[in-house]
Amino acid sequence: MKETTAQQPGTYNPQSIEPFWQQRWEAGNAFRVAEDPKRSKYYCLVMFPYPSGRIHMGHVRNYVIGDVVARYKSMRGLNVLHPMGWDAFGLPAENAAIERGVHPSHWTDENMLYMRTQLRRLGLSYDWEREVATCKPDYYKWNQWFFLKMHERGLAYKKMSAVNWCPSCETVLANEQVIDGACWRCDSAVVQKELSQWFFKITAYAEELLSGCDRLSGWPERVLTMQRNWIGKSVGVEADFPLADQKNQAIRIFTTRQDTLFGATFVTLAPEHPIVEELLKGRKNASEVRNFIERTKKQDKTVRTAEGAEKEGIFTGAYAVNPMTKERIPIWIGNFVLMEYGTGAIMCVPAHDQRDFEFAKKYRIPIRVVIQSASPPAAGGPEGTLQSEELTAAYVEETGKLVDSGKFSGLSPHEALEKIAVFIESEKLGARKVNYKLRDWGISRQRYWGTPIPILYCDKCGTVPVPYDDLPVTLPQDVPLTGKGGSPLLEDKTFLNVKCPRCKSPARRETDTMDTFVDSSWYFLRYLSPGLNTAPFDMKSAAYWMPVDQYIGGIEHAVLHLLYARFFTKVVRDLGLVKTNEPFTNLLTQGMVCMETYRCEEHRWLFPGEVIGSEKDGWRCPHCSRPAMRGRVEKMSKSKKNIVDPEQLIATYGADTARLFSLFAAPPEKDLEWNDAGVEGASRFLNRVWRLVTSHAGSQTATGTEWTAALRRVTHRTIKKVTEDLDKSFQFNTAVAALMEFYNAITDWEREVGAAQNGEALDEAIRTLVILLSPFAPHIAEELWKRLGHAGSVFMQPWPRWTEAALATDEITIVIQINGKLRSQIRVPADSDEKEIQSSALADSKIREWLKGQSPKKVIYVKGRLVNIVV
RNA sequence: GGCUGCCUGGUGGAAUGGCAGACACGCUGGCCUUAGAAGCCAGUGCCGCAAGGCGUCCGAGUUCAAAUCUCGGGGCAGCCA
Repeated sequence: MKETTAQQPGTYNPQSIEPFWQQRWEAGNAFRVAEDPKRSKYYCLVMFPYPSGRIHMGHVRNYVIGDVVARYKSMRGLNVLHPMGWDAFGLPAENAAIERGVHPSHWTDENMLYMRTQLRRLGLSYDWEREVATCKPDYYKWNQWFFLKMHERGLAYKKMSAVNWCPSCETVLANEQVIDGACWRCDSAVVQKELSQWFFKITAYAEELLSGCDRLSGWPERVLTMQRNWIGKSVGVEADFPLADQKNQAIRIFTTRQDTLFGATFVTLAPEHPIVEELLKGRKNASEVRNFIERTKKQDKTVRTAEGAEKEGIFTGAYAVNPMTKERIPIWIGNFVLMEYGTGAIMCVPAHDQRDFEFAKKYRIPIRVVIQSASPPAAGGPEGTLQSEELTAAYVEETGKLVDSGKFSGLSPHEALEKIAVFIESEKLGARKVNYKLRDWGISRQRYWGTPIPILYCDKCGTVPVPYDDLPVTLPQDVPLTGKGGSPLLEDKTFLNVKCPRCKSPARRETDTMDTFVDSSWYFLRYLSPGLNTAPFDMKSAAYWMPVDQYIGGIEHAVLHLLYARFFTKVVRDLGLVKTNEPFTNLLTQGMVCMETYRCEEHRWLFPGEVIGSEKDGWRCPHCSRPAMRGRVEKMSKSKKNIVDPEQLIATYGADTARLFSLFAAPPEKDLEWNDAGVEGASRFLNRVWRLVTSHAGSQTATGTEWTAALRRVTHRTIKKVTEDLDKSFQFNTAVAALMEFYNAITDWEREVGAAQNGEALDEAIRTLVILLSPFAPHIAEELWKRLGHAGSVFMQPWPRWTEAALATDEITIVIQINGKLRSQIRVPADSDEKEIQSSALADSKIREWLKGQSPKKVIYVKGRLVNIVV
């Protein structure tokens, strides 16, 4: 390509300048980076996409935000790493194979190829040399390597476990992939199934993952809250409730409210609790109880324990002894108790726990008040009058006094928590215990398109890890994919049947593949040395680049991906490979891209563009002319037809316009409502800038110093505003607004001053406008920079600095209020002191009129801003 | 039910104790044009001819001063149960 562009002078034509500059950047390796110990590094990471086929507006927003950050930090002199890759394993590839007979690897490769060109068209400053794709053996080999390292350390283990099973996807789902009892992908009802599964022991890091939240000051508070909730730490005691008829056996319960132990009037077991069968031996109602248990086990756990759900239970016929009161209390089985949490058994205190209260009322179990309400009572009437027989709800406040609690009566619940815990330990009734809601991470998937788990089962040696030298265990190519039954890998006999590496006798391979969240838990490390074939990443590179300075992605990953990545980082640290405790110093969670929806009763969802009519006259369906309902503004999705195709947008307006609008329309963390008219606005702005800059002839002799100072003031004010918006909290929308104001000010200035007065100040303004615009709209900025006569890239320019001297004015405006209401304004010399300003304020004619001779009670002066006169 | 966040013109949004509505969209009028598109200029929170009054979901409070801080209520969203 020649040095000139195909651009006609005069008109802004993004379709010709954008490809030109994209090729220039690529040919010049403009964004390739290497470690440079002499420079400060900045690792800017965006969440890599699943190669679904085409990019969508959510991707555009995500990657444009990342690109502005990367380009800006680079112009500030930092050595910026800005990589891109593909989260390339996953179900859609397999579904495409089932539906259309395309091999998943082929389908994925095609998608990556297409999406890569789409991303290039956005002008994103990636170092493509570092591209990774998680479905390639040179990547997933290291998933297997990490698995073996974790297996050695007991952090990867296998256990039988009731798992969530989606009958439609025919796969196991993690708890977090089940939303309201339904599959997160396809919405089918989830059922329970027992399978032998591989797990990562994330619970070993529960405490560190929790306490680490307190130090992640660069993360949004709501993400940290979600992670804390998810980890769900509770501090309490485990205590033994002996069986009434077999004193040598006991049921161990977990509670956080040991202060209410004296009020425990029954015990409830999870249906899966191992002691249940023993309790039922020889009882008349045993078969009835077994029926209940079978029925409950089929229910989804999140449904059966949901607060709104009906609490169901059945009496076993057996009794336990309350260790404090020595009373016989009945043992029940309840659907709301889970074997996975605590000990799978709870003590029930209906007077002081709402769930126990509802259960006791339903099944007529005694209720006993052991905490008497404090003053003023938040529930249950006047002070100290709670009556066990009259309660309408549990008293759950932690204020009040213990009653009917032996030697603990009279204590506050807070004191009792401690004293009863001490008592339990000294009497050997149990022990203090910390529990977490966080479960170990089940990584087994009965799917083809994922990382094979590097394990063999030998008849003689049992479970044998694949030797490191044999990695990677590669996915066989020709496996029939039908979408039915268990793992497709079971069908491939050459994959399945191998020799044991230890004893050479026949063995079979593990056929489960790994959850794709494993792939994304460490990809940010692979970018650092993507070609390395001796280790997952180079330790020296990691020491330079880690941690990620800025991570950018959707809020939907607040718990899953972000928690797993934190866990992996800690494991990798304990393997001695990195020094950082946390992978991501700062996190920006961008909002969703939304658009209005329309719906016709007969033809269902309609494309917003095809609807006929107007807001005033009502919308109508283009197919049947019946009224169309305007629905909510919702996240763009194919099913609701409220999508904008980025490719179409770029073809019409160019990438710079698409970039500018998605930055300008809303602050990054808020949802962005797409709006075609707003896109027009962004496009118009770039056209105006184009005309202003291309028609600027270059400096003439500078004259008129006060005009010069006025323009310089605007220029430097804009530098300051844009810089602070980018540094402070990535307020791209107000930064773009400042650039629009800057443009308006320059053209106003030109109109007033006239061409004869143009000079260095105008040159500076226009030069600065182009540089400040460049991270947001890089192509037009490069082209204009060249047309201004500069040789190199605008991105080689240092970010402009403002000088306080240029911001200074001779006069300032002071607002005058009377009783807090705006009444007048005065112009005063900038160096006036408070006395001078007060007397000019009181001397102002409008103010004198308002005061009508009243003398001010008090005068408040806010430096350089306002005077408030109180009368 | 609990926790967290949000609620500002016709619209997206700006202002984080100090001029409410920057910037943009939309709308109105004008210029240019054979006409249109584009572009340019002016106006645009509400009431009012004006002076002025009212106005940031509702109600109270703190303050010389509240969109901003506190309390109560309502609505929406997310997470947890």
